[in-house]
Amino acid sequence: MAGQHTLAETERQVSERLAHMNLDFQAMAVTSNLFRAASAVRNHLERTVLSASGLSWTAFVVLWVTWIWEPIETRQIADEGGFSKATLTGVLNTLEGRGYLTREKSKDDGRLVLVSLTDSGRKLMDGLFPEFNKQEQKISSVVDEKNQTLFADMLRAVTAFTEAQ
Amino acid sequence: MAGQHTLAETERQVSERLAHMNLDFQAMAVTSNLFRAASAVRNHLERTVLSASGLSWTAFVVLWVTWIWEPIETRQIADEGGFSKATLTGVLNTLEGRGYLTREKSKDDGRLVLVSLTDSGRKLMDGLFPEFNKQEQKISSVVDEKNQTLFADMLRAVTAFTEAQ
DNA sequence: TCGAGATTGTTCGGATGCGAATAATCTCAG
DNA sequence: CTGAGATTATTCGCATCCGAACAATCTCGA
Repeated sequence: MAGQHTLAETERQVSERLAHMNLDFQAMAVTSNLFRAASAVRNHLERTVLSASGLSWTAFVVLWVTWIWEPIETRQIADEGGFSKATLTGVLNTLEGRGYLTREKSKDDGRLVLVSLTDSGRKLMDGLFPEFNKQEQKISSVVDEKNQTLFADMLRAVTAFTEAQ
Repeated sequence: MAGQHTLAETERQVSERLAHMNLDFQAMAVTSNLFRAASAVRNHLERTVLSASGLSWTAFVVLWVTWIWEPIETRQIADEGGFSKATLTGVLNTLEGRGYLTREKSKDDGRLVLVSLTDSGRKLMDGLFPEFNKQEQKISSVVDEKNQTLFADMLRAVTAFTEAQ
């Protein structure tokens, strides 16, 4: 709920406070709203969908990526999820401890570890993801149907460019 | 950087794997690309701009919000930054310990704490933010100049709607 | 005036989160 | 065949992160 200041008020204060600095305010609005949006959506989904299952955002991402690609190498989970291998190790410990997934050494390459969902983990995602998607749909609906593709395309472009840097 | 799978490959695998579930894939693309973009941009800015000063993303956000609004109440910092009060307390301890800001009890309301930058903190932001904004500009430039406003508007709409839920 | 209820920042416990160091494993030129 | 270099998951230390419980402070109706 953006506290006492609306988004517009904040941006006005910013341009007033930094008027002398010759900055690109357009670019500033793009990135800062990108983070506000991501953070707001994440918090909302955590509260409305994930908290009931005791899942953190990252834990859910790990389960989701595994659900889509299993069996999957851990390095790829970290890659798809956008966090470090070190972080992943901890989250995998948590999720393995709760019985949602299993780790297994690769036969082809002894350095790799393959992750798969357990029946319990698969059942969890089968029940959870439709709920999750309903919220995604609600949120996306604030953008015109015909603009949603453009919206996703712009986000994809930002990702691709930034990761290539 | 997106690992072995391109964004397109990932989305194809997703729709194949979940084809039977009657989901809104358009909405899924919007939110998942929102997080990918935010995560990619954040990681990039941390590496290219923030790491040299030993600042975490959150620490930078705290300094930035304080820079714009000082003196500012802690609850507002947490609100603008999108994290909890508990998190903020820890980050404020870190930044206060490094001499970038100060805490001061409000005279009007004994429950409140007001945060201001020190000269050192202000100097840090004066030097850091133009650098930060240059990167923002680079990243935003992947979207057509004329579409940037629309882009920011859509992100704002997502934020406003989600926080109102 | 006063006290029940609301609000605020901190503390606490536990789960992320990361960079750097490490051990295990693989690759491939010589 | 072999060993130097590359790659991988884990470990380590430390800094976020959060929800819940807490103490201090404020509000406002009776």
